[in-house]
Amino acid sequence: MQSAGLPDYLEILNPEQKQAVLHTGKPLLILAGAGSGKTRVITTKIAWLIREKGVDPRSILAVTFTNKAAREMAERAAAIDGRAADAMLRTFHSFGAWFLRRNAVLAGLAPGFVIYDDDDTASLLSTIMEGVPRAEVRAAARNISRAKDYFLSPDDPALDRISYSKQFNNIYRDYENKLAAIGNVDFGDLIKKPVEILRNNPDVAQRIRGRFRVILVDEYQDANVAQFELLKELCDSQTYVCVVGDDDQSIYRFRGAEVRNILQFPDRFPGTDIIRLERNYRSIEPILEAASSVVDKNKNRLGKKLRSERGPGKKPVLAFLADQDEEAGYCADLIETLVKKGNKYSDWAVLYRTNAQSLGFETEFLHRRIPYKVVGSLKFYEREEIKDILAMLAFLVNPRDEVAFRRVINKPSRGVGPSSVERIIDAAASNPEAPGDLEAAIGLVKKELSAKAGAGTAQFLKAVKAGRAALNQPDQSEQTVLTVQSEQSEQSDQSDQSAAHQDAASAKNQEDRKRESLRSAEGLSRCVVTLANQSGLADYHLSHDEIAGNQRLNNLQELANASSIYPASIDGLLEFLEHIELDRSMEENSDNGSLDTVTLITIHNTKGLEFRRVIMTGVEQGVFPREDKSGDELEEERRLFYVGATRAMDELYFSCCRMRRMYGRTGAMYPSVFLNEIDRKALRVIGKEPPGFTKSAKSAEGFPRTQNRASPPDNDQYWRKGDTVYHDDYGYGEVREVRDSEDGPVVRVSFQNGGEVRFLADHQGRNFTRIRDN
DNA sequence: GACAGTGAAATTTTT
DNA sequence: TTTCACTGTC
Repeated sequence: MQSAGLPDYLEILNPEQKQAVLHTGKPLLILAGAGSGKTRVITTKIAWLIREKGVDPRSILAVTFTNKAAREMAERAAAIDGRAADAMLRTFHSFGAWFLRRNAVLAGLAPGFVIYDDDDTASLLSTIMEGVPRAEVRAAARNISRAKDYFLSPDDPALDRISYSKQFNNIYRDYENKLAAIGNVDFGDLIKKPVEILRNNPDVAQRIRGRFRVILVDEYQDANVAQFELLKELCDSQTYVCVVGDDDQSIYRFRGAEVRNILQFPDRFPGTDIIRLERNYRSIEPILEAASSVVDKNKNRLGKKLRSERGPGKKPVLAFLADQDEEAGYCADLIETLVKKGNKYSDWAVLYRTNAQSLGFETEFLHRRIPYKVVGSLKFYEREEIKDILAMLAFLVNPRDEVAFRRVINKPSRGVGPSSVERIIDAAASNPEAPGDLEAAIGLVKKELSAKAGAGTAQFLKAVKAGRAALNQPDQSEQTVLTVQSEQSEQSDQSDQSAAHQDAASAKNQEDRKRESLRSAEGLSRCVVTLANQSGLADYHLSHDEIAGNQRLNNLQELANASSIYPASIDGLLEFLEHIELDRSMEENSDNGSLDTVTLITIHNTKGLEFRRVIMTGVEQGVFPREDKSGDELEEERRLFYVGATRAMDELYFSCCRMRRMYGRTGAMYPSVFLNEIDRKALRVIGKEPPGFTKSAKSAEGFPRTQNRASPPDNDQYWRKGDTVYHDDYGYGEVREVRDSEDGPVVRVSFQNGGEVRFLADHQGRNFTRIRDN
């Protein structure tokens, strides 16, 4: 094990990495380029501290940005030294929730507080902003969230940098008051409130500083102001602080991330040492070159030079394509071709700027039987039926939860109309016995309600109480059964069907054509199932599923299953709800990491990931960068480009369409300015650059709108004798002749299989993919 | 309170 | 093109 001086797990590090791991005594800022092994450094450092420095694992706190990263870090650290499992590795938000749970009373929160997501936040806000259009409420909700990112309270004068509206302060204040009355928190509170507690309670601060002696922060470039404040509050002069980040990969400015946090870290933590990790172990040289040449154009950066340890290789490919259908086909072709040669689907990732773009790929891949998974768009927990049950659960632990109450009191309809709802809420507000307690208020106003509403509220309460009862009685209780009807289920319901998913589902459905009962396993699922049944939501969805062919009851069943691993207690329930709010990736449910599928993913979501082959799609002006971007925001888009491109290990492709359907309209597109920032010689170009590309793309900002007015591709220029083309049905061929006619150019192509076709470029031309220029 | 018909808006990116 | 909020009818 211990060969020459240093243990093996340190010997494999390069000099800078080693230096970073062995560093002690002062604050440390690690500037880690993409693929430079920063996770290895952090995990090794944790293990080394425990092993060689005798640091108590429980006194180590490592904060990451995503749950995935936290899990990976925990795994890798524990792999080096098992004791690392006792260190605390969490996301900022999950750490905040952990802290608040232990100090709920100090924060004036309900002991069983629940975390509101953006949706709930907007719902709450709409009770304050009555009669205001939904979009406006959402905008205000976003601004409140931003204010909290910047650690601004309703009375802070600096709020005007968030919103110019004078009323905003009042809206924000009212919102805060109402949220406080309910006793719940939103996402921003998970950071902001802990800071406030630590500042107002020196004893609490002292205790937690005494506990965590080592604090490591990953992805530091994406920390916002509030998170920075939290970090400061957690540290005393003896705390060892180490932050790792890359200013070139800061892509969450829109969410309050402050690059300044990283640029000014040495000022805020005096005596900071800086170590740079600039050796990239992930990508071949040409990929790094292309990525770097784009981000180099940014003015606002520390500047660093990434060197590839892997050396030369294939140039990135730039493919000009007709439209998004061809783009999807092109991706499928690439993937299929290489898979036939023995590569894995999981080598591939298709990247796009916005989630909406995934649809075309999903359709095409489904068609061509290419297995894929869509990362991040799994909106399971945002589904109506799921949110309904979650609201029931939230109300069960906190009967002051007005948002949850409004959501489910009359669902399915039990004759409790708006006037009854308001009456109950008013009664709760003016009830000195139990302020805000809606459950108690129902009892108070029961006599004033209509017979129907009275019966409805009674039924609702009965369901809540039954759910609560299911929490308290220990195991072997009545068997809870959720009735499930699975008719032949088309893919009618939303977007979560990956190919693999579907196959499994349809196979299963053939087995159980008719009515079948699934029972709740155990634990918390008894409570979930009880609520679903007693509230009438299960029946409601059952009958609707029959009509609409949805799978809502199945989704409920899935939620119940997910809950079964939690204990049937209030604490178990809180844990379950918290887990759902903070980590919606459902990673552990689909932990088929072994599954061989292509990854469809937004560029933002790729942070921290790597793939052998990456296709960045939609690299067009208006899509990426988005049309409205300029200045700082354009720089952020550039960093995003950099992040996406540096995910690729072996091969990188850019695809750029001449036409794209948006909002049901087809419009001409221009190539992204970013493509022009890469030396054309550093790329292998496939297909024809649209005419005027270089000229038009050079005017980076103030670029002409892409939607209207752009001229269609010039077919005379576009189709040239000798070009190689590809057609889905006929395969590869060569352009033999281009002739003019009154309907535009006529192109003659002869295919490798011997066939020959003639077509009008303006019409059928879109069915062909150009493979190589003559 | 359910439902069909309408018209307008929609696409950032996420803990 | 799709989706969603709003309106008027039953």
